[in-house]
Amino acid sequence: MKRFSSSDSFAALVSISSSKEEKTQKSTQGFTREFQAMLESLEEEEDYTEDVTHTTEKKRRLTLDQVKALEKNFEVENKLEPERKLRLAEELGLQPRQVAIWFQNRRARWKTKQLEREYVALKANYEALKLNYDNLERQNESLTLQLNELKAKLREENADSSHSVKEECPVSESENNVSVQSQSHEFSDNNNSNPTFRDQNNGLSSHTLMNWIQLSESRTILGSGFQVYQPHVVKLEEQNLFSTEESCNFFSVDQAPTLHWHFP
DNA sequence: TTGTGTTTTATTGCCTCC
DNA sequence: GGAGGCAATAAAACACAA
Repeated sequence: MKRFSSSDSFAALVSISSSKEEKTQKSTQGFTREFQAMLESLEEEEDYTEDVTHTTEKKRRLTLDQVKALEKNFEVENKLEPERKLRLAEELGLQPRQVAIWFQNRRARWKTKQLEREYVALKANYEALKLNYDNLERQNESLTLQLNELKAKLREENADSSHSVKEECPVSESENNVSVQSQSHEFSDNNNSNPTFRDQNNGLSSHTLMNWIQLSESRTILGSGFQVYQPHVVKLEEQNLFSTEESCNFFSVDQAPTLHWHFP
């Protein structure tokens, strides 16, 4: 437990009065005469009350110069080794304990500020991530909707075609698969130059579409929607778009996520 | 002028380190 | 066990609106 001895109290009182004198001396520099007169009259009043009460032990604020010097020292090193404490105390006309207390309180203030700064940074990060998440969620909903529509359309087409095939030209299961694969291959090779395909899959054959959906149904698709249907591109995305490194960077706390990939 | 909120200086009690 | 740091708190000083 740290307690003050009577000599400490006395020393504190001495420091109070000395700092007051210092204040009187220093505060007269650079002020107007009126302001100086006001300060002097104020101090005279204080002296009077102190004389009357004798034992008045008022808390004194440090002078601007003292605070400036302490701040400067704090910037250099926020911890105070004994030698520096003594030197500073001597230079500023304060008790070493006062210097120590000032540093202690200053560290506490700095810590509070630091916490505030960290909170602001974290909040900004959170807001950015939330925005990102909301966008992805909306996109996901829209894609799911489109997928369901396409599935329904396919089911209809399949029902029609199987009905007519049964009636006109029955084909074996293996032959059917070969047909799908060849069409898929053709689709995969030619879709870049196929304007119909680029145009939201209007006019695609039901087998081709079904094949693509089977390939990609279980995948999470990120990007700007169903503008281009490319199974090999989907595979590339799996391999490259979400490499470990990038997925880590995407959710990195150090760097706020951007949406440039999201809104090309 | 006064009530009230904020800032600054100082104290207390506990903890850690040497 | 003493010195020093920290968190919590008290209290004086200060700022400011009403």
